[in-house]
Amino acid sequence: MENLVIARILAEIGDLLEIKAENPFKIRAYRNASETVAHDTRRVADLTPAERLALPAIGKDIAAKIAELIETGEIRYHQDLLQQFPPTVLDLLHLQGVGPKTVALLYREMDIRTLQDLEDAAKAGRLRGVKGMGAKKEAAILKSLEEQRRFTGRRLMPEAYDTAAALVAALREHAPDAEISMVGSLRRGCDTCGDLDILAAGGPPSVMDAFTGYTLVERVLAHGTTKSSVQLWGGFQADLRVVPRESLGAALQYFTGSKTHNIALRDRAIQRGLKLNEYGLFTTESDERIAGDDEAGVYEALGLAFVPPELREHRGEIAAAEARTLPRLVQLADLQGDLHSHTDVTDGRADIETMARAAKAAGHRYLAITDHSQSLAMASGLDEARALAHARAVREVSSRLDGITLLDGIECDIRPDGTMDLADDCLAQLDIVVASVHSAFNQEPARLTDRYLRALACPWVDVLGHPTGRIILRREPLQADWARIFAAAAASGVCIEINCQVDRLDVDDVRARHARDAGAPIVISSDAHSPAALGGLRWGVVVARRAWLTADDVLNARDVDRMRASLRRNRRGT
DNA sequence: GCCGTTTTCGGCCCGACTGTTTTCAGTCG
Repeated sequence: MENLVIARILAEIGDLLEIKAENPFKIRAYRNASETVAHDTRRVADLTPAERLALPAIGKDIAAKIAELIETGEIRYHQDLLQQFPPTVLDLLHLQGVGPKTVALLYREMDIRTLQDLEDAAKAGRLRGVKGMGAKKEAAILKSLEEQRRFTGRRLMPEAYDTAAALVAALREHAPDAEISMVGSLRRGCDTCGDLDILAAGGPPSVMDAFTGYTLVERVLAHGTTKSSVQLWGGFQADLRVVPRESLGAALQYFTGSKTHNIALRDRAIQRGLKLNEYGLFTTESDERIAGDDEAGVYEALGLAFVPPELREHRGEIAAAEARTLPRLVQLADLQGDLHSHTDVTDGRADIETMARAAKAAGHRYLAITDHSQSLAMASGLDEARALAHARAVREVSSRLDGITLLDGIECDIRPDGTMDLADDCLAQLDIVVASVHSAFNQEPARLTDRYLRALACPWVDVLGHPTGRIILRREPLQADWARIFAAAAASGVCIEINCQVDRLDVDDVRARHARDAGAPIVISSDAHSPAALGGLRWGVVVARRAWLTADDVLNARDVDRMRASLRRNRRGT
């Protein structure tokens, strides 16, 4: 049983308990346990009972429920809750402005159990008859229902980032003396984003009006003096918080999150007789403010090294900050080249030389040209003869360009049976081979795992490209035994790629960390199909930072000679 | 329901906005 399945059921128990108005701390206990399971890199189902009990937020009771779930496929307690509330009411809980109290009220008073029931009742004007609900609330619910339909779920982080950057620029223009920053999941670099959180410290009160009056605002959801929310055209919700200048550090910390990181931090403050909120760090006794001007000062006052925003996910960063063992995270400037790109010989948009010059202009010292192999017919994939001819063309361009080295390579398909799409003697003649899965995504996990392991056994494979095949918000990562695959990659010296296409970012942060811990080298590759896409490396660096990677972990942070020497094909016998 | 140099009980993060409540509950982040 996969971790996500266990995590989802634990979270659902939390939701159901909340509708039942159970003890809030019991609710939180289930949610914390769900988070733990979701983020563990091992399969919780494979752990021993003692190992499960050792997991944070998992105690005797929840461990027993997990065991029951794994053994019987369900949890009696969960089923009992579902008897009391039909599972469809959980959809109501996820509507904006509808919380557990309202869901319980609607179900008890009006037998509303689905989104459709709610919409019918609201349209008929029957909701306003319920205690505590009026015409405005009814209208708000209808609006939420409509918005849920239009903007289901989250959006890609790079898209959110660009939207937020334009908004921040507009606010800075209005209030040049204020400190205006992106905060929330945007600042932490999560791969998707639900809304845009922005902080203004020390701005004039009018900055709020500039926000609600921003040209791309479709609707103002809330307008206060310290907090406002708007719906932007195109579907993003944006929130602006305004704090005094002296609270900049505390507010940056507070609004960057994550929620679990902040709870742990406030807990730490309490243990030290302190109180932490968005305005500063205060002594409990005298309410004296001891930190909050700058973010590092808040961490320092709590006995911690500054935690980079990307690490604030409550995955061990606080202990590392206390022990002063936080990694020195890789930065975009550390990268010296790019090991995965395409040209118009297959499905790219530019020729070899255009790509090479663009890479040089972007500051790269080297670029691998890795067009597709023959299986990808729709991309005009290369057979052995064309691949070798293309490689000669790459070498010719490289020889007459200064300041950049081209590597001739291929992105070779891993066939459904795990064999490579091109013959070994062809692959052997190239500088680099990226091996990728582009077909037969529906294989059983065991078969898929064997397929990857067989591909890794080919001595000419240097990099595993976009390993899990996920397309963010569209296709889940392939189900395979990634622990075995990463271990095999480490043993044979094959690099695990962080693919930088904005809707791939594959492997993700959790798996990248896992792969590094397993001993596999990591590469951050643009997979650019155009000159502009070479800039995508910045998003892969965000993933790498969230994976706790240092420049030493990343092969393309090395100069061309050291990078080449580290490739699997050049390591044989060493 | 979890957790523990405050340890087997008694804690568990905290403030802002909205709407309908005329003093505050519900929701959100």
